[in-house]
Formats: sequence, structure tokens, C-alpha cells
Amino acid sequence: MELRHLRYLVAVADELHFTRAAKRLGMEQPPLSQQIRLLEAEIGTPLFHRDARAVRLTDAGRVFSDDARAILAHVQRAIDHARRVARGDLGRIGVGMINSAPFHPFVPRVLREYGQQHPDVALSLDENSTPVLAAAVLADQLDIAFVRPLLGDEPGLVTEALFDEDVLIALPQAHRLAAEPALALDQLKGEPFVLFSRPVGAGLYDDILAACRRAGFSPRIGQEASQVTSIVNLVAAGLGVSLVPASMQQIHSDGVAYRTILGDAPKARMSLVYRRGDESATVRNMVALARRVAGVMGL
Amino acid sequence: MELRHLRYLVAVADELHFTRAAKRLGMEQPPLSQQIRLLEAEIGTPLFHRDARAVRLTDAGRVFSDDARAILAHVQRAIDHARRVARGDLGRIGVGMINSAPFHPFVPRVLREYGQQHPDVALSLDENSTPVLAAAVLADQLDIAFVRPLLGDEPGLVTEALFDEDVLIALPQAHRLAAEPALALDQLKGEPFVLFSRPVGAGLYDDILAACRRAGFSPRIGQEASQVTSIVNLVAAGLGVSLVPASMQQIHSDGVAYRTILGDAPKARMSLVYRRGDESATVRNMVALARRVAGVMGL
DNA sequence: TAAAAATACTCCATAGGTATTTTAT
DNA sequence: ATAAAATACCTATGGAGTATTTTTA
Repeated sequence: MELRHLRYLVAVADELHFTRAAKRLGMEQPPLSQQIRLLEAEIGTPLFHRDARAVRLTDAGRVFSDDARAILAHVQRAIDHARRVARGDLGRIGVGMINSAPFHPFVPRVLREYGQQHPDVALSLDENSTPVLAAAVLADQLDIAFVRPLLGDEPGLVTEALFDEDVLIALPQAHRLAAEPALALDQLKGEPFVLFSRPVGAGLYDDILAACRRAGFSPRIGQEASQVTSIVNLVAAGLGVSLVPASMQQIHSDGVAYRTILGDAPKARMSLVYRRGDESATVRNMVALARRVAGVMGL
Repeated sequence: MELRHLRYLVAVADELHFTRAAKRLGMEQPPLSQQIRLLEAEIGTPLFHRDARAVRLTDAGRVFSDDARAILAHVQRAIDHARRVARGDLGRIGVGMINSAPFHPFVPRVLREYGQQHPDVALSLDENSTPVLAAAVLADQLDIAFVRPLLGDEPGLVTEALFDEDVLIALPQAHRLAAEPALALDQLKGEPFVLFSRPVGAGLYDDILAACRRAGFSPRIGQEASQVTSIVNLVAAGLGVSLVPASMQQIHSDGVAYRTILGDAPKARMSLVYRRGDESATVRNMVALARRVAGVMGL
């Protein structure tokens, strides 16, 4: 049996007239009659009564033509379905983001526009540290993630830099250096630093250490934290100074002052990671949108 | 698109290997590759990644092959469905029966066996007078009915006699003739008769009148009723005598005595009616079963 | 007698087969 | 070097067309 037989059956069932049905199908009556006969032979029962003057459906013909219509509609839906998936207009995507991302307008805007452009793509979101997100993408638990720089190169992942964000000095409000409107890095020599634990914030951690080294000192590590919000809280508590992405100014903790870095300063890079060879349209669309939004926002 | 393409797609999706899939389909690899390519061209997107060593489904291929499986299963169900309808194992049938039928074991037994043999045929039952049932069958509201004889021949209906049932004389218990174990019809001369109103029980009515005429008298009509149960009640109330099918003895009304008719007696015929040219298997099966049960019961 | 489906046959489009090449590991 | 898919080309099945017959109201 082929879909042809179902299309022919539906046409004859609609017209109850072989010659008219053939015309509607753009063919001649004899081959149509022949194909219907073959279909009846395969099913093993007549689908039509032919009373010379009148063609009527048998009971079996009635239920089978109803099914045939449903099947043909199912085929159309399936084609449409596949095309939408291919365009990335239908499906799901798991998106990860570094804990600091919500404080910068970029990622929220990308997600909002994506949701508007692809309302039938189910978005699932996860917030975590860069190494955890990278592992989740590699393990197929997520499809794409907005992350800070990774240490080393994972061959299964593609990393794409989106933009570099300024880094500011975070000081306890009561700190003597908070009196100055801007500071050079070497003014922090000897201050206790609050930083990421290295396995969590490896990329930014190394950048900060390198910048301090260029400024002629090695920072004294006081406290460690694994989320940027905790770092800000520790600074506010007077336990040390830190270097944080500029977007953390959004956290208006009373005890913290943010100061621009004079001279050579590290940058906090926002990147995208996804699986190498992932051809899914949902991911392609997300990557393209992230690039576009970064451009539009002038980052 | 044809079902062939869906079958091929499913085979390749199962095997993830064109050569093996072709083998499983009983064909060679090149025409299989060609048909898959044609399918991809029609849908407008690749369904497989061919990485020389590995064949993998694309996202679109995954959803489309899922749909293809569902469609192929739907086709199988539709074929099975049509076959069952053709055999009369699936569908519905509207069955009518004369009001007196439930008092005779025949119709209940036919319906019980039919229900056991065809559990997926929805039976809907209606109890009414012969002319109402005949009209309902003709109007497609019922498909078949167990009736008493009809007056005249309706060309749209086929009537088939099933069996003839004896007729008994029903007397008020207190009636002087109730003393006799059996009665000749002419002993009822002059007694008031309780009978069907003629439009309701035309066939039996005429038979009874003819039998009385043969016995040398014309019955005096006292009361009329449209259901046999009412007739029995009127007799029990002492309002007259009547002739009723033997199965009415089931109604053990205290005030009624049933007596055998001596000599020439009318018969109550049970017949089947259905639409002329109705080829539905459910009706064919019911007719065949009714004949068989009538034979088995020795009626 | 007329309208419509069935039958008989012919043709050709294309599904499927065979042989070979390409590709990537 | 090998395994597998793609390409090229050929074959032949069977779907569709044309002409005609059969059927029955």
C-alpha cells in the first residue's frame, strides 16, 4: 500500500464518481479504478458498491476512508513538523549561564529576543559556574552556555568570545582607598584579596593574577568564594578587596565601593560554548542571535 | 511522498547504516540512498548526517522518523479496522424488537449470542410495535427488527419468517370456560374480545379474525390495546377474552387462564426485517445467527 | 439507450539493480 | 587499505494512457 492509494480513495469517496474523481486527481478513470481495485484486494474487502449508476461506500470503505484522511493529514503535519524543526522554530534548547550573567543586560536580552522569535522552542535555563556548565554542554545536558573563559581547550566544544567587560576594584566602603575616585592596581599591593577559588573561576582568576603581576605584585589571597555575589558580600563585610566585572555594580550593597582601574587592567570576557559539530538549528539560531545582540549593544 | 519513503526512512533510522538497511528492506543500497535523497529534497532538509563512517539522524530526521513510525502504525491499524468492519466484528447495529419478544426465549438468546460473538459491535436496542419498527428500519434509525407479520409488502424491506408460535386463548380465571382444559374457537362466539388495535397489530389481528371466521363467527370486539401486556391485563380484569402468543404464559397474572385451542388455530409468526440491499456485515451476521438459533431451538 | 465502470492493450516513467567512483579513516 | 555512501548507467516493473466493451437503470 502507498499513500497514492489513500489519496485516490479519498477522492473517490468525496466524489462518489470514478470519472469525476479521476479528473480531480489529474488522471484518467481506468487507472484510478485499477488502483482502487488493488487497494480493495490488499485490504481484502470492497470499499465501494458499484451499482452501475451509483457509487456508494461500504461500511469498511467508510471507516477506511476516514482513516485515510487522518493518515494523509498526519503526513502533512509530519512534513511541517520536520521543516519547523529544521528551521529551529520548534524543539527545545538547554541554555546555561554563568552566575554573574544575570547582572549584565546582555544575556537576559538574548534570551528574551530568542523566546519572542521562537515561541515554540522550549527553553530550559541553568545557572552555574563555567566548568560545571562546560561539562554539562559536553555531556548533552545543555546545548549552549554563556560562560567566562575556560582553562585549556576542550576539543569537543567550540568557544566563541562575545565581548569583553571592564573589571572594577571592589572595596569596603570604609576602606581608606575608597576615598579616591580611581585607583591603580599596584595601590592594592598588600591588601587581602577575595577571589574565586581557582577551579571555579579559573580563567578570570588567572587574568587577575597576571594583571597584578604586571603591576609588580602578587596579591595576598584572603578569602575564596565560588559565586561573584558571595565575593561582593565578603568585600562588603570588610574582609578584603576584589576585582569584579563592572556589571556587578548592579549589586548595590551598602558596604561596597566600586572604583575604576587606572592603567593596565584585566577584562572579564563573556563567551559562548556549544558542542563541536552540533548542527541543531536551535543552537545555530542562538549563536547568531548572541552575536547580533552583542553588536547592537555595542559591546 | 509515498509510504515507501517512510518505510525506507524508518529502516535507515533503525540501522543507521544504508547498506544494512537496504539488506533488511530486500533491496540494494544505491536505490535506497536515492529514495532517501528524494525524501530529503521533498521535505527540504537533510534527515541524516553522513560522516563517511557514521550515519546519524538530524533533529528534523529524528522527529520525522518518529512521525513516520506513527503513520505506518496508523496505516496498519486502519487496514485492521477496515477488515474487522468488513467481517462485522466492529461497528454498531440498531436492533428493534416487538414488545412481546422479551417473553419468548428466542430473541434474548439471539442477542446474547450476538454480543458474545461480536463484543466490539455496539448493540442498541429498541422495543416497539411492528409498524413503528418497520418504519424505523426503513428510515435507517434501526438496522434490523424482530417483528410480527406486516400488512402489505414494503419494497425497501426484506422480511424473513423465523418461526411460528402457537396461539392460546386467554380467559379471565373466573370465566365459566376456564373450567375446560382446552377450547375450540367457536366456544368463544359471543364473548367480548380484547385485541390489538388494527394499525398496531395488523398481521396477527387479521390472522385471528380469519381463524374466527373459519370457526363460523365474527368476534365481538370489546376492548383494544396496543401492547400484548395490556391485553393480558384487560383479560385479567375480566373485560373479555383474547388470543395471545403462547410465550405470554410467562406473564403469570393471577386473573388469567391460558387454554389450548382445539382444531384450526392461528399462529403468531416471528419475522425479521432489514433494508433491502443492506450489505453490512453486522446485519448479515445477525440474520445468519437468528436462523441458526431458530434451528437449534427447534422452532 | 446512455452513462459509467470494467476490460484490454500499450507505453513510458521511474523504482530498483549493477558497476564503479569517491570519501574519509 | 577498507568500508560505506555517492554516482553513473541500465533494466524492467507497473502505473498511467487510449480504445473498447460491458453493465444496468
